[in-house]
Amino acid sequence: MSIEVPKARAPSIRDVARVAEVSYQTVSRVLNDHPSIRDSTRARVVQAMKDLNYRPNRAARDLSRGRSRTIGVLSASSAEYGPASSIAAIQDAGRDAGYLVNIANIAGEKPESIQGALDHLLNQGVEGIVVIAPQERVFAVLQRLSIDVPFVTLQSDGNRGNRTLFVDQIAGARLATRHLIQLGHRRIFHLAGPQNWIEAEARMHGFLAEMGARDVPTTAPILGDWTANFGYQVGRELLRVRDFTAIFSSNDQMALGLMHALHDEGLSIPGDVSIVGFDDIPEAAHFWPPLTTVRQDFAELGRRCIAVLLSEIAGEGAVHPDTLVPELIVRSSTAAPSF
Amino acid sequence: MSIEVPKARAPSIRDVARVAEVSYQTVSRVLNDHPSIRDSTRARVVQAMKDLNYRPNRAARDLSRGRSRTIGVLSASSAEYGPASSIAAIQDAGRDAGYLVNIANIAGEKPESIQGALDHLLNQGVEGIVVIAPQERVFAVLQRLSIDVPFVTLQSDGNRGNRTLFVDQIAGARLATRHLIQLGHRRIFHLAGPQNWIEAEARMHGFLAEMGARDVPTTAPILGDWTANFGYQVGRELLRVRDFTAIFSSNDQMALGLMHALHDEGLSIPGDVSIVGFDDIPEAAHFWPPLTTVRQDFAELGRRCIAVLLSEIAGEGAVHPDTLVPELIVRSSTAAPSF
DNA sequence: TGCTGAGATGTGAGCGGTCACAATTGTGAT
DNA sequence: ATCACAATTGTGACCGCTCACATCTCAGCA
Repeated sequence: MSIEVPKARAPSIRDVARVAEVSYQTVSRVLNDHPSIRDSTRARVVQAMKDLNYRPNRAARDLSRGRSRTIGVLSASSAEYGPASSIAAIQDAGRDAGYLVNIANIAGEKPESIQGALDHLLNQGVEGIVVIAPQERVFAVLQRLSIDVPFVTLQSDGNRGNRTLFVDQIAGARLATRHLIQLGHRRIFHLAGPQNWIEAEARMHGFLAEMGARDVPTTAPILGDWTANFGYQVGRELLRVRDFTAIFSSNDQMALGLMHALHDEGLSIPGDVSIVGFDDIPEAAHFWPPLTTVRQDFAELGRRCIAVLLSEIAGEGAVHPDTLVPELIVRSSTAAPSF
Repeated sequence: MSIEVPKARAPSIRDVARVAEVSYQTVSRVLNDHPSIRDSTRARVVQAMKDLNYRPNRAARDLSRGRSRTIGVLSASSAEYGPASSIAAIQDAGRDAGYLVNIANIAGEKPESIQGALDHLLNQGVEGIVVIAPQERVFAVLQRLSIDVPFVTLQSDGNRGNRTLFVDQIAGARLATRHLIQLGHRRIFHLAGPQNWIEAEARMHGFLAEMGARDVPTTAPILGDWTANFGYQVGRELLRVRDFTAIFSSNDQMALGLMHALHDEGLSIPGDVSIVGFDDIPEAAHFWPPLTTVRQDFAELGRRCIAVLLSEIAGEGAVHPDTLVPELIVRSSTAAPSF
């Protein structure tokens, strides 16, 4: 003797169809704006949708179409400015293209974490993957799986065929290095990023290439971990010898730490030491002194990279990705060395 | 006369069932680890899954269960450190709980952008929403929709009932202000965040409350926009009068800009002016001088907030959210005023 | 040995869309 | 008025999974 409770479920196309007095297929056609629908019919359907507050069910559509309309992002350190900017851009572009963007963070360096994140994405049935953690290791895993899902990586050394979209890290690093050399510096250190990061490696190569091309002798780059803390520690170490007049840091955070250490020691920047960073995070313009650095457009990078990925998913053949050229921003942390 | 091409489709539970010589239902049971399955059977099924490289189809599961297992994040400025950290934590926690996290960025302040982002999420059938852009406007929109989807906000003034999880911004601001007062400062400026941000407002209230409680006369806070650039501009303005000995900035970026302006003018920090920030972004420890600031644990915030949201989705009643108490980190940008 | 009931497994239907195809209507040319 | 053909609309089946319910198996006990 229980009263029939109308089960509150979201309205489906059949509900809309009933209200609009058409078949569910017609509703479906309106949804996918099929060309041959009488205007009056369409109007009726649209009205019914509005009345019922109808929202198409994503799962149902995906199931019947056999697609997930999801793309995955494999990311490390996604709280940092660069990756975060790119991710936000990817997210927006994906949304515009009707894709859901699913981000999997990889924690730490352990391969099983990479594997886990990748598995997670694959389990979601992603149609493509953007790799923002361009560590060699990640590619090794991707390769090993020989996955059938297309993937694209943001930064790279350019040796990965045409699935690679990249900012020319080498050119950027050369820009920075050349700037120092042209100012007259000869004893220049390079504080590199983690060895296994493709970007870090590329910047290091750019540095070495430029130094070589100009016949400036080099010492081995120091391998850092991208953090300001590390830069600070290195700075303290370096100051024990003090046989340099300039340092090119492969990101702005480490440059900041470096400057901190120099200030601690009472040294003047750029009076005693010139510093160049990389990335141009928004804060860099307000460091003390304002940091000379190399700017990359992270958002644009994200946008382009998703364009490449989507075209690849659509099977339109590889859009040949342009290379984005980074730009040297000269501020006040560099000057000619004082002799 | 065409040769039958085996249509390459992902294996389904029926394929697995065939290989394991069980019914598809049994496979489904293994998938959902139903208790009553003979071990030997389970093993056979698991093996078959492995052999076929079977991955469950998310859309199908969601469709039949009538759920989306998706939660949405409404976010502004998601490239900044704080939000980005929280989002990453949310993402991870969501993933652990089997949820997909969909982030919708709202661009600019226009209401239609907020509406658009919210619509996007609703169209995805999200089961809950986390709001990271705690601008009054957003809540207005949420309220107006009177949506049936539970939502939680990260930062708030605490007046939004029990759906609110927050860092006690007021306490944090009071901490910072008290620190300055106790050092002996009496002419203290406050550089606030955008008026329509709930957090900014809360910090401002905290500042005013503490000043009032200690009988220190105040001037009207300056309303900023969170950026270092703004801080710099304000700094330049302020220096024209120079009738203060300390500034409490409601985030670290603006504090940085402020310090930049002071340095430009040849002033010493904290010799001439003390500065306190808010957030403790990782760079703050390496600003020059290292910034005294108020630390909030963004990641923990994200984690807790999703816990609240998930429990609400599960209908387990509101987990009463604890208040996270921020911590004052004293570094070198503050000292007693010099008279 | 037969009965009972829990444990283990199988069958049919349906979730909300889309696809392929069929059926109906309308239109201009004859 | 008639017919061919396009425009418009409708019907059945299916996507891969879960639910509800039925069936089967077998250990434990009378």
